[in-house]
Parts: sequence; structure tokens; C-alpha cells
Amino acid sequence: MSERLTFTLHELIAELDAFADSALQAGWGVTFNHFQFLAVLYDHEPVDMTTLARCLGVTKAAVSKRVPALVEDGWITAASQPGAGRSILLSLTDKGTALVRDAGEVLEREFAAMLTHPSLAGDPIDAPRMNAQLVALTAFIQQQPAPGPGAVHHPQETLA
Amino acid sequence: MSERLTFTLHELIAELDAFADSALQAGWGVTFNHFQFLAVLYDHEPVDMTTLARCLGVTKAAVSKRVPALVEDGWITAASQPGAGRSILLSLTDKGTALVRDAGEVLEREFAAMLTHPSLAGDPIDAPRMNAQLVALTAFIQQQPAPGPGAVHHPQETLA
DNA sequence: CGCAGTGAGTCAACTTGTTGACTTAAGGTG
DNA sequence: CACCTTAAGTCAACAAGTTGACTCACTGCG
Repeated sequence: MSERLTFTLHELIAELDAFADSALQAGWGVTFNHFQFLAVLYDHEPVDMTTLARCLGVTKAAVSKRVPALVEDGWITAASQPGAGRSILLSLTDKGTALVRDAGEVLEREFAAMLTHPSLAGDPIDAPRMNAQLVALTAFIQQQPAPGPGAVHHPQETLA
Repeated sequence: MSERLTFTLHELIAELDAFADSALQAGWGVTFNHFQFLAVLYDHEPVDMTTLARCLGVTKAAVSKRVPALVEDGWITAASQPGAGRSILLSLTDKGTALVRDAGEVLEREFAAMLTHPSLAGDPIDAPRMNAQLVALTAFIQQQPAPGPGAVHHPQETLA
């Protein structure tokens, strides 16, 4: 395990996602990616494709390609409303809502149980506080100027 | 920003990676993905493809496909040693080593500066401690039994 | 020697995402 | 009304990973 916080974060996320994926596959036969799409939609519905893409952190083209299959399989609905340009509003079906609620509840419970497990009692994690710290850090990074060539101190001309 | 720690972690990682990618593109003309490959190799060289793939969290096929281009561009060397089956040992060239050292140093410095920036002074982050906590949590999740169908409490038969 | 087994790497087919060009519906302005 | 401009979605080409089948070098054992 690494001593570098950034490496640790990547490893933690990978483990978390793998765990969630296993649980979702076993309990509901869906992937984590699938669940994530519906869960983010749940928090924002009804929402147009472009906005949902931003929330998911992918391009609108990626969302556009996934929508037909999700509608086909009865997870979401897509409705274009007159007078709103080409905008298409996405919403969850009852089936989609039930998945997000039920699976989401289970995942949150499992994760909360991990955080309070006795094996971590040596230095227990204060989840709300850590969350607040990481939210603040994330917001700060977002504000950082994209480091242009000048912001980096020794561009390696010697390498080329 | 979310109140759920798992969401916050994903958002933080996305911001961190985007920041690192900008810095690397601006300063060295390489992507974060490229840097990450070399940085992990740096910590393990010389190493065969299969082991490196496990360290990177990808399949050996993915590594196998990237190697020719990396050799071609002078970042790494690939040497198959007699008497070791089909194993191929990967190492960094001087150019690759210099990139990992120089860019890695800049990235670490930038990240450390973020962690200690006055704007986070309200509840400063104790990086070593947080790292230790997250390492412990990661290790714990790895030990978790992959949650089979029985481990999930209410598989939604009512949904199908 | 001959030959099945193992482990590393590679290949083809597929998945999921990105980019940049394109289409189309509104909206504003002459 | 005619003409840009803008914004949303879609498409084709490409990029990077995965899976499962395959090749090949070595190993052990009869």
C-alpha cells in the first residue's frame, strides 16, 4: 500500500467500485456503471441529456448512445417536449426508481458498516468530517487555474 | 457537492486527475494515463507485463498493446531474457526515468501545496493520518467477502 | 525421448467512452 | 419574412480496455 495520498485514493476507489459492482451483480444483475447512471438520474430527474452528462462526468454523446437501450429495457423514459428545442427530458421508470432506492440503501448500509467496523477502531474514521474536508479540497482544486506551461517550474526541454 | 463520502471520493479523484492531466500536458506533453504507466513501472522495474498489469489495475492484454508504442517513443525498454519462458521484462529508459522523477516531483509539490493552502485552514487535513485511515479501509474492503446473493438483503424479485 | 501441464504474451471481437462534424429547433434582429 | 446565432442531440471515426481463445517456452514425469 502506498504512502502517497493520491495513490491511496485511487486504490480505495477501485476497491469500493469493485465491491459495489459485485453486490449489484449478485443482488440485481446490473453493473455499477448501470446503477450509477440511474442513481445520478434519480437525484436530478427530470433532466436533459446534456445536464445529465455533466453530472455523470461524461460527454453528451456517451449519454445519447446509452439512452435507447435503457429505455428499451424499461429503466428510464425519454420525452421530448414541444417548444424546448431538441431537448429530451429523461426520467426513471418505477422499475428504475425501485432499483436506485433498494440497491442504494443496501450499498449505503454496507458502506456505513465498513466505516464503523471494529477492525478500524485503532483510528476510527469520522465520515462526516472527512467528507467535509474532501468536499472543500475538491472545490479548491476546481478553482485552481489550469496550470499552464508557466505554472510548471521546470519543463524538461532536456528530454526532447 | 454531495453528502455521501463515496460520491465525494469520486468527484475528488476526477478533479485530481484532471488537474494532473493539465499539468502534465502543459509541462511535458504527456497524458496522465501515460505518466501513470511510467510511474508505476518506476516503482517496480524491472517487471514483467503480467505483474505490471496487476499493479496498474488493468489486464495484461492492455499492457501488451501499449508496450510497442512506448518502446518506439523511447520511454521504456522491453527485454525477453533467455530461460524465462515468454516473460518480458520492462524497464524505463533514461528519458522515462527523468519524466517520472521531474513530473512526479512537481505534482507532489503542487498537491502538498493544495493540502496546506490557507483556504482549507478551517479544518486542516492531516494527510499522513488520513492516508493511514484510507489504507486501512482499503485493506478491509479487499478482505470483505464478495457479497453473494445471500449477502444482499432484498433482491428485487418484484422488479423483473 | 515424448508429451501433458502451466504460465506469459498476443490476437480478434466487443464495449464504452471521446472528438469533431453535422442536423435541427428556437430565438433574435434587420 | 429572411438570416444568423445558439444550444441540444446524433453520427462516424477513433482510443483504450476487457474477454476468451490461442501460441509458445519451459517443466515434470512416464
